[in-house]
Amino acid sequence: MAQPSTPSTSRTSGATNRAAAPNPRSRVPLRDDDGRLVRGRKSRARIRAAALLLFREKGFDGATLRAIAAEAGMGASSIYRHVKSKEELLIEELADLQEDAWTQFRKTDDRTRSTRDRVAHFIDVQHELLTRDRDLTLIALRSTTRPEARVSRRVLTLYDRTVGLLAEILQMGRKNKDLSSSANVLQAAQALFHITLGARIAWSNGQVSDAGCRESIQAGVNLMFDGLES
Amino acid sequence: MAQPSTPSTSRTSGATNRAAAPNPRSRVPLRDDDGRLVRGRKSRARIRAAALLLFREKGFDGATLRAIAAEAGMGASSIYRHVKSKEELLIEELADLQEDAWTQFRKTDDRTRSTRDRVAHFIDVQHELLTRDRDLTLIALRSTTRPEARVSRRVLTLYDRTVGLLAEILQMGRKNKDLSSSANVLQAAQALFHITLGARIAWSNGQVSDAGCRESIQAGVNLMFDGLES
DNA sequence: CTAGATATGCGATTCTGTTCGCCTTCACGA
DNA sequence: TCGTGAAGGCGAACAGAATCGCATATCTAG
Repeated sequence: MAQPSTPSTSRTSGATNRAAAPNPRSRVPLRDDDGRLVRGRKSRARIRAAALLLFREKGFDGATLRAIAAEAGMGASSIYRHVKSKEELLIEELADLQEDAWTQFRKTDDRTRSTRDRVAHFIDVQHELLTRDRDLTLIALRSTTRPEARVSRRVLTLYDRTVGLLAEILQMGRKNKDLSSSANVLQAAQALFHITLGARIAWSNGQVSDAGCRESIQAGVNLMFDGLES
Repeated sequence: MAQPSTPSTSRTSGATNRAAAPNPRSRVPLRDDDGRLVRGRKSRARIRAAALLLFREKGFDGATLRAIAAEAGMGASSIYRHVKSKEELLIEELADLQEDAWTQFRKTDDRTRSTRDRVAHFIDVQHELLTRDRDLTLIALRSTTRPEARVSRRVLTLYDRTVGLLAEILQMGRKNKDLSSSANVLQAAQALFHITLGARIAWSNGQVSDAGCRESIQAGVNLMFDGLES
């Protein structure tokens, strides 16, 4: 399930047209953007910048909401006019990074290479970006463990899209007879994704080094292609 | 910092002999158990029972520490004499369940069967127990995302042991020429574990049904053995 | 028995994310 | 020009986990 149709309308879109759903509050906007939202957008940008700064400086849990608010030049409660929870602040960064990763993959992808190489490359690009900040992996994960669902849904959607892209690559490989025709590409994509996710969990906890994480992922990919029995 | 020498000596030990490190506080016990700890153990048992009850009744987040304390017949702050955090209460359950799963696997394991079957069986037993309670998976996961490390370490240790047991099975299979001799059993075990973990994350979030989760895991295991290319 | 050490317990307090009620600003339509 | 309604902001307040300081109970050593 989970229709991946809506590609999250990435916040990075130019501020031109009357956005379909420009406000983050649950209230349904009864009117289109009449210009007042400019101020709001500025605040939102300030909040995001402040959050990013403090997250990097003190980590997610170390960065108090009150501190973030102070840095952004407003009261703590005001933040909730723009964001539904503290975690959402980090999730926005995650979403952007993911978007970047996908874009960069598309730019550097070489379809003439083997499916295995393409998959490895895809995972590599993603890994590169997502492991820039330890907290990112950690909080993304943590947010999937919240019952509130509103934030976790967002992360899970990102996961879904990643799996989808992986599946696309695999599907192409199957067409090219690069893979066994009996392979279920979606399940394989999920497995691959879970392998990378698990490795990153270990990494973000300091269980393994960056190199170890990468190696673990590569080994997993290779195992996935070769199989344990062959 | 923090002498990790005391390996927590699993609470499940019979109350007979003077335990080496029977108390969970960070203070190093200067004296052996002189009997006073019996009262303490009783309190601890009451707390655990209360926690278990309320977790099942209201879920992890729904069960207030004060409520747990009340149920256990003490003040909220007193709980911290026995436990370092609320999460630890759930982790104890997880540890016990894991222990159960491993024991049960050992009892029902049949070494004459194929490695693939044994692995599937191992994962199945574990899955059966761990998916009894949604919160368990969720909170175990969440606790690995805490910077405090003291709780997360515990969960990660459980994970490590699971991987270790899987690796043992695989190692045996490799000896029996059941698996390719070039296979790195530890990496394979990790990959397998991550696949199950990822599937359970999806399940605990309601992304997939119980059946879907199980199917996803089985597919992952089979893929792992067969390989995508063969 | 006394002194000391240790384990257990409690109420008050702190810290933090989040909510609430109220106010200001501002675009729009009559 | 005024009323309306929404966006944005604020300080107070709330809830829940965790901490602190102090009190009590239980044992050992002398």
